[in-house]
Amino acid sequence: MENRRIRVRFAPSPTGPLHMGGVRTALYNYLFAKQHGGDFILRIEDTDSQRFVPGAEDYINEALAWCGLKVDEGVREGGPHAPYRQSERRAIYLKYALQLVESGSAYYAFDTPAELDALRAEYEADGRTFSYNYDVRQRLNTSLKLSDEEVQKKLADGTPWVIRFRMPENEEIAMNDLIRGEVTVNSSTLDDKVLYKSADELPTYHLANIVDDYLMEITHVIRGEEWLPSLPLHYKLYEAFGWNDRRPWFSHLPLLLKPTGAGKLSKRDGDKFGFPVFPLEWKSPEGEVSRGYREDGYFPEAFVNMLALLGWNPGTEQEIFSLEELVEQFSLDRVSKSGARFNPEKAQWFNAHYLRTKSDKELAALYQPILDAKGVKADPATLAKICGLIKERATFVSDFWELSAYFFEAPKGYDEKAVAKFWKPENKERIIALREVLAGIGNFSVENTEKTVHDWIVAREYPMGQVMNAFRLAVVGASMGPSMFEICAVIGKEETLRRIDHALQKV
RNA sequence: GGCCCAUUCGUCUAUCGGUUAGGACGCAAGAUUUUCAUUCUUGAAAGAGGGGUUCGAUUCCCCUAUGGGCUACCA
Repeated sequence: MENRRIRVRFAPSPTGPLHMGGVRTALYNYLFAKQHGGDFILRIEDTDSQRFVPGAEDYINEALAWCGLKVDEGVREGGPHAPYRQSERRAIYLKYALQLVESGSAYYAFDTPAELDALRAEYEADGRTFSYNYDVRQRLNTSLKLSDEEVQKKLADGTPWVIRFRMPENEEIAMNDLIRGEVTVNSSTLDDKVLYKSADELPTYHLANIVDDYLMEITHVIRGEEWLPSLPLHYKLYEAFGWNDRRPWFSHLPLLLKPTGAGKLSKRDGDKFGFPVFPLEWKSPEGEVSRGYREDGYFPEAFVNMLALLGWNPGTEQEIFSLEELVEQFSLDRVSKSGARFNPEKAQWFNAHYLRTKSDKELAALYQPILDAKGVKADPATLAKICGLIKERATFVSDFWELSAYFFEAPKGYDEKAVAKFWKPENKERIIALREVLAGIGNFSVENTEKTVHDWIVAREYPMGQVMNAFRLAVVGASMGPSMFEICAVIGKEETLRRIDHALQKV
């Protein structure tokens, strides 16, 4: 076991888009695998024919790709254990289910769902809890009670059946979880889970999962905490198959909780909390659209960084991590045990941080389509310059227009508060004078205008703040933005003078 | 109801028996700045409750409470 190559799998079922909790599970799997030089496998667990959602599998692939989580083996990538879609592996599972029946670890059950529902209702009416377990299985329609002839007859005449695991009575099952330590459960509290159903000739999660993890040589199972209750069953399955020496290590991750109210984050939460729960936008087959982090303007590195820290920390005060750094520093024993509520404001902070690390040129390329949509023209060099001037004020690229519109068009109005504060008669006079100073400057570079205007204000002994703010109001229309001389250099002398004239006339 | 897991500032978290309980986001104040923002400084803000164990518990154990998960021929 210790010498085996580390292999982990992310095994979602394609019942809809992946939500951020699922992405985090995938991320932790990926980080663990890469840190140990191992393999990250994507297996699609589509054994529930009822819940299949078209497009979900493509979504999963695209979401992982957007996050930069490269899959080593999977449906698209192929690999030595193909196929990686469980519905295409159906021929494999029956053999293993039968093997358990043969060895006495499992049995045929012929009860119909309707019969079981009725039985449950009966128990409930009595105030008892129904559990398909060691106690009741003897009284139900199973191969344990029926004679061999009766069983063979039912199988032959096509009576629907399922194979159930025969959970032993009163056995302490001690399990080990890399995050939680030892967990013990008494088998009497467990029921006989269905492993295989004749109706659709497919295994249930439990069987398919164990068989595939075994066949695919998975060494570590890292999954959500919702699976912890089925861990004893999985332990017993490994034992029943005689695979104990190949049983993987298990880690159950804490759940991501809804930001308000109760419960774990779910796919159905869509975007009702005012922030996305999905990495990418999702259009359901019914046409319903849910927001995605990508479409909301998040950088994948910000999303991944934020997600990594939701349930894990390095034990140092470092908070900014590239994917490579995460691979280096991640460890399962520093994953926390309790559920985490996601904080959208922190996610924005991460995005603002990553936005500032982008070059002006990169940001210009991202901004360009927004300008194109508005029909605004700008040359690449100027655009990069503008991006550099405003990026410290933005959280998303989508904030750029609001922060920089005045570079492209004259103000459409003037902020009332700023007018009241700075557009006083004496300032207006000063702006008239300033206009002439500016008109006299030949080269409208930042250095030139700054020196000339500063010297002029100082020489006249004008209050710097009053003059500069009135100047800003005339050119920008509000009290915002970078240095006035930077702005003037971008829009040019002619436009600067035109805006001053307009302001003097209109305000 | 039963079984399992968890519980430190509003949120994410550090602490592996002895700390002024640390950091981050957010919030507030101040400094810088021609404005806004950035940046910097400072501040408010936490061990669910009760029992043990111990010279000493946030830390170990038990109980209670609370939160969460599971309890399908779903995953």
